[in-house]
Amino acid sequence: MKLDACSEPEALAWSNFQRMRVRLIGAINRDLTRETGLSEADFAILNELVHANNETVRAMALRGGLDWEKSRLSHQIRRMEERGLLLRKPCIEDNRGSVISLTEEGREIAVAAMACYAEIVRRRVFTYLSPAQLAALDEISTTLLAPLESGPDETCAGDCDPC
Amino acid sequence: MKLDACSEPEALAWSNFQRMRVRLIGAINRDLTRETGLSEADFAILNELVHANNETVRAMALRGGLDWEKSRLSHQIRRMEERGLLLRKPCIEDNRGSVISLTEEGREIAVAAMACYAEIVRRRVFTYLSPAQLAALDEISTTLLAPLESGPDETCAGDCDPC
DNA sequence: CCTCCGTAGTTGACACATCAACCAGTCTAC
DNA sequence: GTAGACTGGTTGATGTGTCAACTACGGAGG
Repeated sequence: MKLDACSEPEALAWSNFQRMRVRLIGAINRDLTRETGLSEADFAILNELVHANNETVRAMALRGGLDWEKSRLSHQIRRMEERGLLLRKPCIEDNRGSVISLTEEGREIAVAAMACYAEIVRRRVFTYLSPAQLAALDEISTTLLAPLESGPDETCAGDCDPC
Repeated sequence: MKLDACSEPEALAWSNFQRMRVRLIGAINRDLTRETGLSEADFAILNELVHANNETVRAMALRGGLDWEKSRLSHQIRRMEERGLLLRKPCIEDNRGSVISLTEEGREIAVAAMACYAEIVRRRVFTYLSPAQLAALDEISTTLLAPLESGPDETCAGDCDPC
C-alpha cells in the first residue's frame, strides 16, 4: 500500500505496518488452526468465555468485547454449539437475551489452545522485540485505540466527498 | 486475549495490540467500503496494479506481494473482471500464466480510492501518532516482518506437541 | 523424444462474514 | 395499559475465503 497522497515517512511506515500485519496475523492464525483446529474466531470466543466469571457470558457482552456484527456472533455461536464447545441458554434477567457458557469439552480445548497460542506468539513476536519495542507497541496501541473505543463513531467523518 | 502463559508485560502488550488491530483495521475497512464501494481485497489488488509497470502484473507476482492463496486470488480476479475493473490475458512468455491489467474504469476508481484511503488513514492513524511513535512502529514492523519474509517457513516449528 | 516432477492457474464444494428482514421482549410516554 | 420506539437475537440470501482436486504447461534427466 503506497499512500502517495501522504508525505513520505507516514506512507512508508503505514505500508510497512500493513504488510507486517497481513503476514504476521496470517502466519499466527495458520499456526493456530494447524495446531489446535480452531479458527481465530473460535479462539476469540473461547478466550472470552474462559476469562469470564463462572465461564458464562451474555451474548451481548461478547459482541461488545469482540467488535463483531450481531449476526456473525449468532452464526458463530450456533456452529460452536453444534460442535459441542459451548451451550446457549435463555437469560433470566432479560428474556430477549441469551447466555453462553463453556461445556467441559470446550473448556479443555480452550485451555490447551491458550497455551498453544501463547507459544506461537512468543515464537513469532516476543522473540524478536526488545523490551523498549514492546513498550512502544503497547503505547501506540493504546493511543490508536482510544478514539475508536470512545467515539460511537462509525458516522462518516466525511471530508472525503469526491470519492 | 490474555495469554496467561506469558509473563505479564508481553501478555498485556499483545492483548492491547490485538484489540487495536481488530478495531482499527475494521474501522478503516468499513470507511473504505462505505466511501468507495471497494473491499480491502479489491483495494489491495487495484493498488498493486496502479503501482505496476504499465499497470500490468503477472498473477503470480500479485500472489507473492499479497500473501494470498492462489485460489483466493483466482476468485477475486474473476469477480473483479466481471465488474469491469480489470482484464485477464494469457501470458506470452509462459503459457501457463495469466497477466492482469487495469481497465480504464478500474484505473479511475483505483486512483480515487487511493486518495480516499490516504485520507482515512490520516484521520484514524497519523493524527494520533507522534513522529517518534511513527518511527517506532516502522521499526517494529520491519523487525517482525524479517523472519516472515525470509523463511519459506509455514512448516510446523512444532515444539507445541501437547496441543 | 518421453517420462516425471514441479509450477501457474482454475474449479467446485464447503465454511465463514455480511446484510437486510424479521421476531420477541423491554422501555417510555401518554 | 397500551402505542411506538428500541434492543437482543435469529434467520436466510448472498458475497468472500479455504481446501482439495484438477488441467495445462515447463523443465530436467534419461
